[in-house]
Amino acid sequence: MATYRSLKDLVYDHITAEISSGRLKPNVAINEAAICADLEISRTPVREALMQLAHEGYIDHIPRRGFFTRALTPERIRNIYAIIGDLEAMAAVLAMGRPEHLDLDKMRSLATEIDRGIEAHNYEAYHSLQYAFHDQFIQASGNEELIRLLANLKKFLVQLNYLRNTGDEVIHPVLVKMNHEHWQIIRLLEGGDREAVRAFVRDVHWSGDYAPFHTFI
Amino acid sequence: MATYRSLKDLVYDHITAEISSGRLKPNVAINEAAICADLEISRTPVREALMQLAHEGYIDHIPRRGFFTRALTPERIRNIYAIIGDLEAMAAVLAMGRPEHLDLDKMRSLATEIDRGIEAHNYEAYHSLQYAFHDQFIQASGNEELIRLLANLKKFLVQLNYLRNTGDEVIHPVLVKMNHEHWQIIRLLEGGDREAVRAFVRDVHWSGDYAPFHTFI
DNA sequence: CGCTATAATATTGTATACAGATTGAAACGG
DNA sequence: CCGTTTCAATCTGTATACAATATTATAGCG
Repeated sequence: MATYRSLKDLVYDHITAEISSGRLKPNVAINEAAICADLEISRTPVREALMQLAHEGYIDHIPRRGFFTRALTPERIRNIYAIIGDLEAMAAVLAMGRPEHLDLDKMRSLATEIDRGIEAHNYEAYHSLQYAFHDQFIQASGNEELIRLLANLKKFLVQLNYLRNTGDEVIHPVLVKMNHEHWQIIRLLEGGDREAVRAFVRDVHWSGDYAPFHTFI
Repeated sequence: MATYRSLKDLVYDHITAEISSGRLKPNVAINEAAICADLEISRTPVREALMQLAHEGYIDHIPRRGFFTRALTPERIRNIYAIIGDLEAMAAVLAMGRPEHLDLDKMRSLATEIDRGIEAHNYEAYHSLQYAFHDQFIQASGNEELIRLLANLKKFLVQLNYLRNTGDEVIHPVLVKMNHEHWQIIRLLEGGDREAVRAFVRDVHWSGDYAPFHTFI
């Protein structure tokens, strides 16, 4: 089965949760021994997870000094958004060149399902549906390296979900607007104008203006 | 000093060298114990390096099965080129919005130095000069995440250097053409047309047509 | 009282040890 | 002869041990 999880993976999730929940404050030393005691495991898998997190940019690693949490500042969030927007735009354009792999009907049904959830003010499934929507054209791009890269970049942001318990009156109109953009993406993909698709995905959908909400993706 | 290197780093270089030199064939299991014996160190740093390589995509990691070399197929090279081209184009556009950080004079002097090396058929410094040239506008972009990402992506390709001992009569005209493009990039940056810069960097300079040579970057 | 030097403590990087999983080969049955 | 089962050898994932380095606390001195 593919459901084997090593202790490293467990630690990985534990630490990202500690960081995104705010229990681990930014710019502070991470104590390996504390995590070991916490999870009742040895240092080996803890260090493996820390090194992976450091390599991904979640935390810093200073040789012979240890691991330190990093602040996910608004600037870094904007930076990552800009990169994701650029690469998703690229993926969308590539997907247009492989129409046999691009399932617009599937995208329409996903957008419809998202609409239903929004109308019912039920945002439970929003995250995974939105991810699936974007994944349609990302997978269709056929660029395996791009697919992997986008998945890694998005890991940074998803965590924020749990932080923002904004009121429904704020969230709802944002989600409505976003799914309108999803429909617009479908129309543009149908239209066949590559630069229009690129510009819209990059500069509109991932504009970053509502980055704090976009973290739902 | 910043010149501390852990054993992990040593192993990292050792394995990438083994792969790029062809001593480690593609799609074959990597024997941890062999590397330990080879370098006369323990498994801990070896595994650290292997996990980092796996995370970067150089090699595969199958839980409880081990690490396996991957083929850097022409398709993967093209994929990575397309991504680098897209992101460098983005960096160049961002740099145009921060003229105070973009040192065109430095870029001109680097391009001049590259020209000199090409004229003398001396390609020793070509790699680092070219890297420095691109790094001018990448750094000027101000997007730290983008800077890190591009550095990681380029690590994939630089290794190929040592593989290709193509004859001078093939290499020389390619390098000439490439540095012409560098000058063109400078002119376009001066011109101020962002979309022209983006399209040129992405679709011309990183077209991938001469990807096998572009690995000099 | 503040600063430097030195000793005690904590932490990192690496080595070694061990249990469980995987692989491969021999033994067995159809 | 081919497929299955069993068992030994190998390898991975994790735990523990230890030496080198960094940090903190203490003592000495101006």
